[in-house]
Amino acid sequence: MLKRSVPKIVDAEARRQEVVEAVFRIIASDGLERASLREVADEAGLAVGSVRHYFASSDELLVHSFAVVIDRIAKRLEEAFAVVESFAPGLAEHDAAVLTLLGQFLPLDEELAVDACVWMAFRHAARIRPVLEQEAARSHRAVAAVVGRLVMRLMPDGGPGQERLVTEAERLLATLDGLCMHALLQPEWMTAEVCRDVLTTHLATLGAVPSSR
Amino acid sequence: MLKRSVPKIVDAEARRQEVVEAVFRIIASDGLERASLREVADEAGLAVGSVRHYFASSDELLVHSFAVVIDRIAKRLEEAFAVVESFAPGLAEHDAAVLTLLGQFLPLDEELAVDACVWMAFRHAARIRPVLEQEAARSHRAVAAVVGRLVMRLMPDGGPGQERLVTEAERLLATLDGLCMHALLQPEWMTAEVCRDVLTTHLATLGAVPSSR
DNA sequence: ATCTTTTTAGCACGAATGTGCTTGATCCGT
DNA sequence: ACGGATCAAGCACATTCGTGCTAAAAAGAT
Repeated sequence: MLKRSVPKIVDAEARRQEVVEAVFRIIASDGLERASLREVADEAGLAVGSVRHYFASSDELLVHSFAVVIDRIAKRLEEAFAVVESFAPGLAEHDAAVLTLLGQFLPLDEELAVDACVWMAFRHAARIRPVLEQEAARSHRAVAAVVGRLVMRLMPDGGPGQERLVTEAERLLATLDGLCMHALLQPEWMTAEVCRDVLTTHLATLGAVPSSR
Repeated sequence: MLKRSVPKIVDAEARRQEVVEAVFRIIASDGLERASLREVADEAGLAVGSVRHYFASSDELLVHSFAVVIDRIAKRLEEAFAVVESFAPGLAEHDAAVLTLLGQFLPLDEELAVDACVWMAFRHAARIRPVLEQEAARSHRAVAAVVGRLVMRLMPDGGPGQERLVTEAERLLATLDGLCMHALLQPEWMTAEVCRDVLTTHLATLGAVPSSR
C-alpha cells in the first residue's frame, strides 16, 4: 500500500495528454461517435488496455478530454482579454485586440479548428449524455463570463442597465457560436473575411442601439 | 414487372411518415446516434424488417428524415415570410410578423423544439457523413434564401451594396443559429424573453449601422 | 539479483448494430 | 377460388463496442 517509489508520474500525465490529443484528432476528423477506445488507442499508437490503464473508463476519457478543451479555450480567451485590457477603449489597437479575442472562437487556423470541432461536438453530446453535463455548464459559464466582461467594457458608458447587458452578452455569444457553427459546417460559404465583416458590424452595433422599447 | 394494381401506395407513404416521426422523437430525446433501426422500429411499434421494407437501408431512412425536417422548416419559413410581405415595411404588424418569422428558428414550443433538435443533429452529422452532405447543402441554401430576402426587405433603401447585404444576411443567420443552439443546449440560461430581446435588438441594428470602414 | 510497482498488451464475454435472406400473412384483380 | 404482389416479422451473420480479467514486460528500490 505504501508508495515508496515515484517512478513515472510525470510521464503518466504526459501520456494522458497524448491520448487526449488522439481523441481530439479523431473527433475533428471522424466525429465523436468514432472516438471509441479502440480507435483512440490506434490513433495514439497504444493498445486498448494501455489507454484503459490511464483512464478508468471510456466516459472518464471523454469527460477529461472535454475538460481539457474547455481549459484550452478559456486560457486563450483570458489571455486575449488581458491584451484587450492593456489598451484604452477607443484606440485602434483596442479594437484590433477585441477582434483578435473574438477570433479565438472561430476555426481560423488548424489548431483553432480542431478545438472548435471538439468543443461543438462535446457541447452537443452533453445535451444527451449526463456525464458531460457538468463540464458543459462550466464551459458555458467560463465563456459567458469573458463575453460579459467584454460587453461591459464595450458598451457606451452610463450604465445601460443590467437587462440590456445580459441581452447584449447573449447576442454576441449567439453570433459567435453561430459563426463558429457555419464556419465548421459550411466552410465553402463562409470565408474568414465574412467572419471578420460580421464581427466588425456587430461591434459597431454594440454602442449605438436606438432604444427599441 | 407491370404494376396493374394500386393497392396501398397512399398507406405506404403514410407509414413512411410515421417511421420518420419515430426517428424525430428518438433524435430529440436520445440523439441521432440512438436512431438505429431497432430503436426506430420499437418507437414506431413495428418490426425491424417492416421498417426495412419501407426504407432500403438505415442511410436512406436518415437521409429521408433529414429531407422531411428541412421541408417542414422551409415551409414554415415561406409561410411566415408571406405574412411579412403582406404588410408594408414600417408598420407594427410588419415588425411583429418579422419576429414571428425569426421565431420559427427557435424551439419555442414542443413541435419547434423537436424540429430544431433534429435539424441541428443532422446538420452536425453531415459534417462527417457524406450521405447527408447534399441535404445539408440544400438546407443551407433554403434558409439562406429566406433570410437574404428578409434582410433585403429590412435594410434601409438606397441599395446598401451587395457585400453589406451578404454580411448582414450571414450576421442574422449566425445570430439565429446561435440562439437556437443556446436554447437547445443551455435552456436554463436562455428564456424565450431573452431570445425575443436579442432578436429585437438585432433588428434595430439592421437599419442604423454607422459605416465602419 | 530479487522484489514490488508500474506499464503494456491481450483475451473473452455480453450487448448492440446493419444487412441479406427467408417465411407467413394480407389484399386485390382476375 | 386462385394467383401474384405487397406487407409484416424474424433469423443469422459479421462488426463494433465497453469492460472485467489475466499476464507478460519494464523499471526502480533494496
